[in-house]
Amino acid sequence: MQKSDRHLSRRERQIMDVVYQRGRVTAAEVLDALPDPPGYSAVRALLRVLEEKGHLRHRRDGARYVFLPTVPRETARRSALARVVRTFFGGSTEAAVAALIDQSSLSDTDLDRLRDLIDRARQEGR
Amino acid sequence: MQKSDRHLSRRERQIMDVVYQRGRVTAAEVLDALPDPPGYSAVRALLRVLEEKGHLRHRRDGARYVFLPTVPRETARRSALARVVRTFFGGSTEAAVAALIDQSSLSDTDLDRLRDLIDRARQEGR
DNA sequence: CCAGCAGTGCTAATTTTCCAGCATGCGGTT
DNA sequence: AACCGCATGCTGGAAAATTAGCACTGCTGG
Repeated sequence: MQKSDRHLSRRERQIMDVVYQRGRVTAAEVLDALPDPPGYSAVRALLRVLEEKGHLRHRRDGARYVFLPTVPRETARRSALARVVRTFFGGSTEAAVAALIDQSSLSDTDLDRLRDLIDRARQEGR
Repeated sequence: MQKSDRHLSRRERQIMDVVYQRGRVTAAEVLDALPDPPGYSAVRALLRVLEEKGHLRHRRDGARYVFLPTVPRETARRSALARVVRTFFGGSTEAAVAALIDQSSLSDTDLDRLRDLIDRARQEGR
């Protein structure tokens, strides 16, 4: 699974990013979400390839296709986070969390919620 | 800058991952850290390309080169996190932190430290 | 000093990626 | 039912990526 991730080409990765950002996409949506957008046919070709490789599946919606990821967003999230933690934080989740909190401007209520979350994690942990 | 990130090819990305994981690398190190490793010359060629594109620079160390990222780890971290948050968490840092805490087994002391961190963020925030 | 190993620069060719154009099919609207 | 618009499938080929091979240079130990 993650092996095929590594195998994604530049465009394929860009497209998968769009897919996970939106949840589901049509060819047209991908087209205008793409940086340095190619032609319409190019996008469709890529989508087909991604489907062949097993990263996407599609449903019919009227005349057009709507593409969905085969790997659920939830799972992809985990891998993505794990990868970042491993690559940039030497595997330390704590450091990653710290960086996240540090670099983002969270409101007090957000911070409160996080605190609750941590408290709950402590509870469950023991 | 982040635009050139998007332009990284598959191998180039793999190599940059290794670079950021290790901090600094030699061609040999990259070679055995790489999945589906190519030949030695291929690695050196890629390293040279990455240097031309401005992602790496090198120092001489005895007979061999040691490659370093031009963009400091710290900065790359931020972009990487920001990208994940945007792509998989709809831009919600809070959700990302929650997922991180949730999916990793942090010790009580780790959680305590995070709590402190949050408290400090609150202080500074106001 | 000089042989041998290790590392580098470069080139050329294979492989993969990437894309546009054309032919076709579905759907709804009159 | 016939037309029009939009979406798809596919094919051919340009462009980029990826790789191996070869020639050269710098260290290092005997």
